[in-house]
Amino acid sequence: MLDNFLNKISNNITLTEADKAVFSQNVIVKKLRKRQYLLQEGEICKYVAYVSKGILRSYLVDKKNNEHIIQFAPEGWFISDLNSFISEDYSTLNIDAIESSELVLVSRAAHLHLEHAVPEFFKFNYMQYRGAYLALQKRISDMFTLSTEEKYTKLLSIYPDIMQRVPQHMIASYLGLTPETLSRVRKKLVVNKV
Amino acid sequence: MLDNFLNKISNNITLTEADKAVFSQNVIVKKLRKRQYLLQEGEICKYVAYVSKGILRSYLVDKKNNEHIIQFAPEGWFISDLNSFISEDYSTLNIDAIESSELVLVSRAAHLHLEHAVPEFFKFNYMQYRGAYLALQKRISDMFTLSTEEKYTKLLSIYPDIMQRVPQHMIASYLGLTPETLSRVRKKLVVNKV
DNA sequence: TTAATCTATTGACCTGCATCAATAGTATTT
DNA sequence: AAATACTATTGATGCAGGTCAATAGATTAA
Repeated sequence: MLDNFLNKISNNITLTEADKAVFSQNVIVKKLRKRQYLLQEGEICKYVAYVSKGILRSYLVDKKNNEHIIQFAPEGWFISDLNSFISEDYSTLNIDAIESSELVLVSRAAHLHLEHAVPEFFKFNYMQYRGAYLALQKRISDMFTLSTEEKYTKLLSIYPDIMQRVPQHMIASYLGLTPETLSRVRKKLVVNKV
Repeated sequence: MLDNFLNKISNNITLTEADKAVFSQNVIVKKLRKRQYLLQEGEICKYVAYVSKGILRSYLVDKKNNEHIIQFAPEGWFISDLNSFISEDYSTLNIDAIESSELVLVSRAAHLHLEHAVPEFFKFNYMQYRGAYLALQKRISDMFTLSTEEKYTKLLSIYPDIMQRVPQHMIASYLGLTPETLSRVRKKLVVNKV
C-alpha cells in the first residue's frame, strides 16, 4: 500500500530513492473497515488520506439530517477535510469507508515537512490544488446548466467505475437528489432507450 | 493601477525592487468600459486579470440562454477562465465588466516566466489555488445545505460591499435563482423582519 | 436460519421555484 | 427631452422534485 502511494507521487514528479525514504518515514499506513469513519464532523482533520485500496466518501449532514456527498475517493485519490486540515478548525465534513479500504495518511506536520524536504512535492501539491479547483468549477457549472438527467448520465460516463461500486442512494446524494427521484430518472432513461 | 497590483502581491509575499521591475515588464494594463467583454465564450483565455478598479463577473450561458454567474471580481481579486488559460482550450465562460474597470493582465507566457523568475510568486499561486479550491468547496456545501433564504442572507453578510454594487438579477443568477424568485425572497425577509 | 439492516422501487400527494406576462421606475443614449 | 434599454416587482399558473408510506429483494449479523 505504501508502494502504491509512492508510485502515485512519482508518476507526477521525480523522486530519488532518498526522497522515497523520507516519504516512507513520514506517513502512516491504516486500514478501514466498511462504514468505519476516518473523520467525524466536529473533530479536527489530522490527515490527508491517500486511498491505496477501497473507496471512501466525504459528506456533510444538513439540519434535516440529510447527507450530501462532497467527494468519492477510490484508489489513487486523496481525501480530507482540507479546510480543517489547514486551519485546524473543527471539521464540518464526515469521511468514511464505503468499502473496506487501505490508506496512507499524511499528517499536517509531515505534509509541511515533506514540502520543505522534497521541493518537488510542493510542486505536486500546487498541481493537485489547481486541479481540484478546476474540477470543482466544472462541477458547479454542471450543477447550473445540466438537467437532472444529464447530470446523472454525465456522471456515469465520467466515472463508470465508481458508479458501479457505490450504492445508488449515494449517487443521488452526490447529485443533490433524493433516492426516489434518482430511481425515477433511471426508469425514464431505460424506457426512453428501448 | 500597476501599484495596486504590486501591493496585492507584496501583501502576500516579499518582493524586491528587482522583482517588482520584472512584474512591471511582464504585465499589461487595460481599461474596460461597463458591459465590455474581457473574454467571450469560444475564445481562448489569454490572460489572468487582476482587478485594480471596478468589478467584473464570469458567467456561463446554458441551452435556454440563461446566464449563471460563477464569480464576481471586485478590486483586489483575480478573474479568468482558468481552465482555458491553462489548457488553451476554448473557453466556456464569458467575462465582462459590471462597472467600468481597470485591469492588470498577465499572459500565460508571463505567468510561467514570473513563476520561474520570482519563486515566491509560485508560492503565491499555490496559496491562491488552494484558497480558491476551499472557497468553491464552501460554495458547494452551502448550495447543498442552506435554504434559498439562507443562501441569500449569507451572501449579503459575507460580501455586503459586492451585493450593493451589482444588480439584483445578477445576485439571483449567482445563487441559481430567477430574478422573480429572489424578489419574492427579499419581500418575505422584509415582512418577517418587521 | 432467523432477524435485522440496507437498498431500490413505486404510488399518492404537496410545495418551492420557474415561467409567462404586465407594470413601472430608473439609467443610458441620442 | 425623448427614446430606448435596464431593472425590480407582482400576479397567475404549471411542473420537477421532495415527502411520506408501503413493498420487497439483498446483505449482514446474531
